[in-house]
Amino acid sequence: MLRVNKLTDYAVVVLCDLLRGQALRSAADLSASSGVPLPTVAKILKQLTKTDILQSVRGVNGGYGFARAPQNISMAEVIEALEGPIAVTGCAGDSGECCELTDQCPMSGHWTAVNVAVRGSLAEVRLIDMLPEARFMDPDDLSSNIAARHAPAAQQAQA
Amino acid sequence: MLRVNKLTDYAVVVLCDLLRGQALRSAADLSASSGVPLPTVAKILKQLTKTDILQSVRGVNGGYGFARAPQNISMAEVIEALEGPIAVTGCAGDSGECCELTDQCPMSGHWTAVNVAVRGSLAEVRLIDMLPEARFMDPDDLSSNIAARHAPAAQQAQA
DNA sequence: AGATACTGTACCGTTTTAGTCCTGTATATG
DNA sequence: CATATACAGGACTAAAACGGTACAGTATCT
Repeated sequence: MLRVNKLTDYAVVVLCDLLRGQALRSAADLSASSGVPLPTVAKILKQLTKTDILQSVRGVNGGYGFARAPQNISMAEVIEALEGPIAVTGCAGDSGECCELTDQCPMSGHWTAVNVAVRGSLAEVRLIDMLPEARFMDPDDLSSNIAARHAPAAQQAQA
Repeated sequence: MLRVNKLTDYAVVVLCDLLRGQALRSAADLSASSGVPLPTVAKILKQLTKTDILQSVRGVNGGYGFARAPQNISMAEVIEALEGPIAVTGCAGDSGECCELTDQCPMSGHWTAVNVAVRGSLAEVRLIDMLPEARFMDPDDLSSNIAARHAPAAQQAQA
């Protein structure tokens, strides 16, 4: 096990879908093309917008898009956006909450080594590594984040 | 999140306790000295015995001990013993079970990169790294697994 | 003004997890 | 040989986390 939430799993599916299409996609659109239920997609997108992975545009013709170049987004960021700080055990976590054995617990904080190791390895896996086709796509296409699309000077091939 | 079971957490506490004391300790003994409830300790020890991390000796004066030199036991092994194969998501896991979106799911098997990365980092963290004192302990003491203790020629200082 | 689409919160059913108990088996000791 | 000790294995129950849904609100374009 040591597994991520189902929500995180779906998030990667949705993000890869977003990676593939237009720069700005509505939640309903992403739900239809990814097969993930709309309420779930909405939940995921909202969560990802709180961090600097996605940006949202409200109103008619609004939607979600990458807040920055997707090549620079790591799996560690995605997982942390959905599940909070990567802490393998509560003891070593952010919150001071420790198990009830604090007195005798000889390893308070020693899970840190594990956390650092895991987080480090996740930081090296990029989001686009999850999408096989992306490796062969035009770099210009991949960098289609909101900023690039909305910039006046940007050449908008498919927008 | 991305957290391990509480059971795995306790397992490390118990294992470190075992690392510190006699080569052969009963479940009740380990429960008393670690503070973890006996039924839980028993569950953990039984699980760890199924792999080649611990060995058990039945009957009076029986108990549990390391099946091999604890220096060579990695956190990846401990976690896998308690939680099964390290698979961050079901899709990439061992069992063929995939999500319901198999048709459209473009990333069947691409979590593998994540799994490999995480497992690799966990394999490099050793169990004794979790126990600060262990680094300063006599290597002979640390290698006190059952085989060494029960070997006729072995000098048994504290057994 | 109205339609579209994101925002935030609160709720409930399901699933997973933690913890406990019971019966069985093996071994050392008196 | 009988008994006490200690592990083996499985089943069961209560609690917590998670996934999914719904609803009321806000912003923006046409």
